[in-house]
Amino acid sequence: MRRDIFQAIADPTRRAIILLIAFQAMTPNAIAEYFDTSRQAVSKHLRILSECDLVKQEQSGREIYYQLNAAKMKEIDKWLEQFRKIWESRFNELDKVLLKIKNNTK
Amino acid sequence: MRRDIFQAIADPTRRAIILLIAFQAMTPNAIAEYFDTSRQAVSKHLRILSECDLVKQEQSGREIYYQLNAAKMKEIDKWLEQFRKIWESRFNELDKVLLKIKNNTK
DNA sequence: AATTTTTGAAACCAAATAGTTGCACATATA
DNA sequence: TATATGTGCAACTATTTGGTTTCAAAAATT
Repeated sequence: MRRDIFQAIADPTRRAIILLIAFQAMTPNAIAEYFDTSRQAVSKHLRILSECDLVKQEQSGREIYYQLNAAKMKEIDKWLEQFRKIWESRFNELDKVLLKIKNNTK
Repeated sequence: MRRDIFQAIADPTRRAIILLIAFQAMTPNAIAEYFDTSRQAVSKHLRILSECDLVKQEQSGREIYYQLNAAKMKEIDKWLEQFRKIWESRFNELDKVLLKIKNNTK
């Protein structure tokens, strides 16, 4: 059961959880109130997020506060980096122009 | 069968395909040579990438050239944007300090 | 015209996924 | 001490996923 960060953010509920606990630590119970699924389902999502180090936990008595580990999100940004130069330099448009020229001259 | 861009990049093979066709358009057959799966499996991946507009197709005779639609990748970047300020401002570290202060004073 | 090549789609299958319910355990409260 | 609360885990289930094999269609080649 390999977990990576891309698989973690694939699920829409998990993305919503990530956003919810980005700025403020929350308990599983509190998080579950925002969704129409069971607390246990949220707990499973938190486990998956924990497994790939996307959240931090802070125990306080019997409560556990979860918060996003924003630093980990940089990994997605890092992966995206290699494509950024393409969309920023408008490679796509240039590509179309070149293709058009090629078709006209043959 | 809802497809979104986050689900599309969740699969490691699809991420490899994306990278492969980022700078150069390729046919399904050519792409399949890079992986130890069948051409049909690659075809299915391309279909999924097409469904969420992550690739562009260019027919040339009986061959179809697939290339990454880099502009679409911006959507991931856009989603990441809301977290970037957290990891850049070192919110996490600040958070820990505040918590430590709180614990010391109580 | 017959054959080969390139491709997508359908049918099927094993594994993974996201949810549920039911439990056990630790901590707080009466 | 007895009870209530907050949590994670295991077992089960329906659905989705990613792969395969098989087939059909269109374009190129013989």
